[in-house]
Amino acid sequence: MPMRAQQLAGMRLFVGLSAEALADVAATGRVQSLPKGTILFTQGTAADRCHAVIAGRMRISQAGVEGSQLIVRFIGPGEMFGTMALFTDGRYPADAVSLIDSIEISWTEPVLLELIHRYPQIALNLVRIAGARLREAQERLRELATEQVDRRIAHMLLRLAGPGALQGNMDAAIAFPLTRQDIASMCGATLYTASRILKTWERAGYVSTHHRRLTIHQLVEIRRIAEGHRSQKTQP
Amino acid sequence: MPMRAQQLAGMRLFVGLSAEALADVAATGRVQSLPKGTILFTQGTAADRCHAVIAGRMRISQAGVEGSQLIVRFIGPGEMFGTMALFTDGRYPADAVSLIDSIEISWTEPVLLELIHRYPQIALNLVRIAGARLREAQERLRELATEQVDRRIAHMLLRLAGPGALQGNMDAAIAFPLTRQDIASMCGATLYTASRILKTWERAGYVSTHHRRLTIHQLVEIRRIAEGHRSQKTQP
DNA sequence: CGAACTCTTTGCGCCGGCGCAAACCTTGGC
DNA sequence: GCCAAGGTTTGCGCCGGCGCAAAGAGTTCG
Repeated sequence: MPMRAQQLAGMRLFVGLSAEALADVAATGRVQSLPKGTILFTQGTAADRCHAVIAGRMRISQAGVEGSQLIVRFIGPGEMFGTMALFTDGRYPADAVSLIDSIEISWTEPVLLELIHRYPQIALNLVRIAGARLREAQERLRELATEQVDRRIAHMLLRLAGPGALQGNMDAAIAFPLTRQDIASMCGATLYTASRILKTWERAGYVSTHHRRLTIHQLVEIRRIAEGHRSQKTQP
Repeated sequence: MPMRAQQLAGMRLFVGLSAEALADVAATGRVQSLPKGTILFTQGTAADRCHAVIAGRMRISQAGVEGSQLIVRFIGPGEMFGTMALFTDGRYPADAVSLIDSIEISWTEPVLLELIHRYPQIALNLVRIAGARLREAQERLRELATEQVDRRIAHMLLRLAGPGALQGNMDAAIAFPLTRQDIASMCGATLYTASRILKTWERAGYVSTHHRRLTIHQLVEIRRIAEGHRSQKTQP
């Protein structure tokens, strides 16, 4: 409990706030625990709160009219979600489910607005976060429009494995469980195609999966595929 | 010249500002005329200004490593662009070109921050704009991931024809010139596929093009295709 | 008003990825 | 540690859309 304000300090949404401000923020939020598989909200529901993950992992996904699904993003500790809804039409544009046992903190809309009023820095932080996500979304759009499935999956794995996966050469693990279907739904592919590609990489020793958790063993190879250098298909 | 403050009042970025505030905003901006084809900025360049269109139309596009292009959006009067760059890594993430003769107004970063400081409402407006775009981007992502090319093109045409295209039944025109390549680059398709689909619709009398400007004559049909009710292919 | 340019159309062949079905394997619950 | 449930793999056939090439408009200049 006394940890709370300190944890908030690490959130991008509250960067630059004083200790008192953080205490204020912490005091006005509601903490909730979300056992694995909890549906926190669904697409189209009225949005009355904005959320942030303290521990665990949420899956944010958007459904099309006829069942098609796209996973928009995974939310980990310190990241917020369901916030843009408050500033647009007041309805959540996606579903939120906890992938593993998780803890979240949330603020009602009036409270958040009041906090912004009291600490304008929060508004700027919000712009920064939205800007970063917008940029990421546009990059994904370009990928989806112009790149092949294997490249998109490679990119996605690198992104999910965290910033470390961009330089190092050690094994990089994705810290939460993912099904083939999840991976497919993130990349705009089918379960079958995702399975075939990942199995190929597994046979080649590039990656492995245990308990739905994926580890990249050959970062160099995955990076090479992500950058579009074709795999060995064309070699004898 | 004296019109400027009034024009700014219509911009979403300056909603809720007083007349004096608008005059302040207008006075600190720089107005520039951009003949057709002017490249205002390119991807990767350092971003020192944020922009808004007063008249005309800009095309914002993102290039991949090997020449692939995605058109992110078209910017019309009253809309802003090149703004998120100031709040992320300070580099423009895309190219901006004027499609027709245009006029823009822009503010330097320090000036914009000063304005936000003086009129915090601007920060909230920024969050709203970014939120709306983020939502749109995510919807496009889902479309791109799960829908076929003809549906995506139909959707895009409806979006470009403006809000009126969603209800009315009159002809809806897209107010600026578009090549087949442009349409393809917005939808993640190839020039050839876009041409084939549009020609089919033209033959059926759903749309027509003159001087690169497209008009939808059968909104009902285009809406039907966008919603996924298959065309007559399967009928005898 | 006509010439040059750019954009558009279309035939043709090909292939990446989809999607079903069925067997197989892993995983989590008890 | 066992068993049921759920996730994964893989063969096979198919098709939407790509991509080249070359001819055919439409558009924009001088």
